[in-house]
Amino acid sequence: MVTLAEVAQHAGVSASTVSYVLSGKRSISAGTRQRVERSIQELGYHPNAGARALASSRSNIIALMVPLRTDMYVPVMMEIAIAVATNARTHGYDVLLLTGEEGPDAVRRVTGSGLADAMILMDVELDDERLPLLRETDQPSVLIGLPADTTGLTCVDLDFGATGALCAEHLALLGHRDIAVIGEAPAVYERHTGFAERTLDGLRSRSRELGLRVLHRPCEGGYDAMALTLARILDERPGTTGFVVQNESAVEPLLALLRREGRAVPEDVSVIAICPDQVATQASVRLTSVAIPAQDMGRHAVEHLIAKLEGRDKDEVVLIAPELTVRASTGPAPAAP
Amino acid sequence: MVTLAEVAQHAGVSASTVSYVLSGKRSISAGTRQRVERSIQELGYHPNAGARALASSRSNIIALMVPLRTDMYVPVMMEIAIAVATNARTHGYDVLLLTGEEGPDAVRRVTGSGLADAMILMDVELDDERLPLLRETDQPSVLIGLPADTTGLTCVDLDFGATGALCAEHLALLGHRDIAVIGEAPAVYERHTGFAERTLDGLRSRSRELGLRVLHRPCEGGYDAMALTLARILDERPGTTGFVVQNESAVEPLLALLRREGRAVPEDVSVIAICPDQVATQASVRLTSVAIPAQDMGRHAVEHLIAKLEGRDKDEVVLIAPELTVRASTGPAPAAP
DNA sequence: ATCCGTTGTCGAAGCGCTTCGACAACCTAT
DNA sequence: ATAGGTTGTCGAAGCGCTTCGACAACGGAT
Repeated sequence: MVTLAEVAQHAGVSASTVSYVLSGKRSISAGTRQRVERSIQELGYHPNAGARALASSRSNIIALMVPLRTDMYVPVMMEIAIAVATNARTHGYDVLLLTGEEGPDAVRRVTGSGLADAMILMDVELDDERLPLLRETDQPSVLIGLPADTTGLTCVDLDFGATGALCAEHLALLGHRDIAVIGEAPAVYERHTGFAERTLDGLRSRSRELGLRVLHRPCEGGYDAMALTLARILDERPGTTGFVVQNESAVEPLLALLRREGRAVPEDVSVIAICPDQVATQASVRLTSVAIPAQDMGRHAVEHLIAKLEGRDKDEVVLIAPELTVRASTGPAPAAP
Repeated sequence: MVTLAEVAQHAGVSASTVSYVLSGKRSISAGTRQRVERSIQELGYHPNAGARALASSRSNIIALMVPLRTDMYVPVMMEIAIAVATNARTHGYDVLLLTGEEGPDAVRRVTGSGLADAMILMDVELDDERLPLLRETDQPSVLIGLPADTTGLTCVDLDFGATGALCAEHLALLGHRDIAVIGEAPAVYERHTGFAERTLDGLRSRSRELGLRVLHRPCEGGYDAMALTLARILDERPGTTGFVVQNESAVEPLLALLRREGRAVPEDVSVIAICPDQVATQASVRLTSVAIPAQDMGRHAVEHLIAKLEGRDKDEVVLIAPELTVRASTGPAPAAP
């Protein structure tokens, strides 16, 4: 293991000089800098992370808390996690992966031990028990998701309210009048993760303005659950011609069931999905969709966190504007019979 | 920030005593231990990670390199990552998330800086460029996946050879004679990740013994690609009655296409998928499948790594035995016309 | 009573780095 | 020629912990 001192000796300078070459916190003559850099190269020197953390009280690590559950939107979570890791690296940070298992204790542990300089929390619940802790430490943090009370917090999320509104507008514009929302599993609503409710609120209020009738049904996903849900919807509102699906695992079942029912997409009914682009393009019908911008969310989270670490930037809520991509699953409402 | 020294003072003992209470490396009288533990509680002490790492030259961190790609088996990757993180915690380790982006440099950086005590590499290629580095450092590591040359390495993977054989046996037992393998995208084969080839080898050699005829076709996944692939298979071998699918995103398209062709599953054709259980149970037909045991893989990887860190355990290749679960997509081959 | 082996505690060194103040050496303005 | 300001480098302190050797205190064996 090569140390700073060895590099210093090899380059014929003092340890502090090497340190300043590395950090750039004091000016160094071009000659000295080059000699030091050559020595670093030749010896294959890597600064020791622990020593650095101890001396500077900064670990250059960002903690990322991911949900333990793997029941929902896993690819999105993964994409966010990878985006966080990649973006963090470009700012010189590494990412520590924490699962939700430890719960609030993980926040205490990481904050207390100086393991990480900052945290990113995913899958935030409306009344998340980690939030009080976060507020009382001075550890910078960013949430991905939106709790009920955002005072003193920085949050990044897709604007699900606007997403719902966008779906309503698109269907209204095509002449649909009766639409159904197929939502996440009931467990998701009970967990109060917020995004599902916000989508629904946005969709409902815009629908009211546009004169759309909305029926909302949570759905477990999978074929059997979807079959039941669809039957109930069509039973209650036979005239339903527009569907908004916010549940990855209900998308394909819905399409299959509509096909089986003899309802053509998009001739008889239109379907909008709220899902990653990959799902929308790989489905059996190329789906009109509002994408979940996982990459953007990860990037924004990191950038705001870095800003906070550097003392710029104050708390704020960043809502990413939704974008609706029209594909082959939506079309004009059929003429009333 | 509470320090060891403060705890020591509060408890009326020396710093080293507190340290020994924490580590248990020397015997401490019951009374002293209790006083120290109370002080720790009262002051809310958390050992400083950097100082600890510096003094002990052990960071208690395991680095996990995940692939940057999100084009394949993402849920599996995520599940493994989470299993790794969870299991690592039970052994007192945290997990550092590295993406493949840095490539071999990440190995150098982590090893050199003492950031992590050990590494787990996912998505290992047959001739992975990170392997030489791994072999020449004394950093303990475990691969998830199997490279061409495993000397001096510890690897954990599903036994894909046995998986292939198992599929062949199941279909043969049901009386099928002509079977087709729908594989991963050509890119996966070109990348030489190995698992796809191993499955095929296992399946082919067992098929030879059992008198099965095998046709193998890579497939991009998605409806269009699958339609083309299926058409080619049925054109070339109209008598094909068994399918083995090793490609998550081809499963549902295949089922839909078979339905459209009027071939009933499992009456006319049988389908076995090699995929996570969740996919198998949520598909439009409950699929007979060989599960990809993500949890087990993560757990094994961590346990072997810990064993190596503690000086037990030598290098070895751990192949997890595949398990075939019979569901509703396989049945007796139809009587020959 | 003496010696030896345990057991429990302490002091001090040191892990490899950052950072502060000090200070030559030089340049520029008087 | 001198004062004052830069610029580049160094030495030393110290971050909070682990760990080694030392050693008092005590018990049991002789």
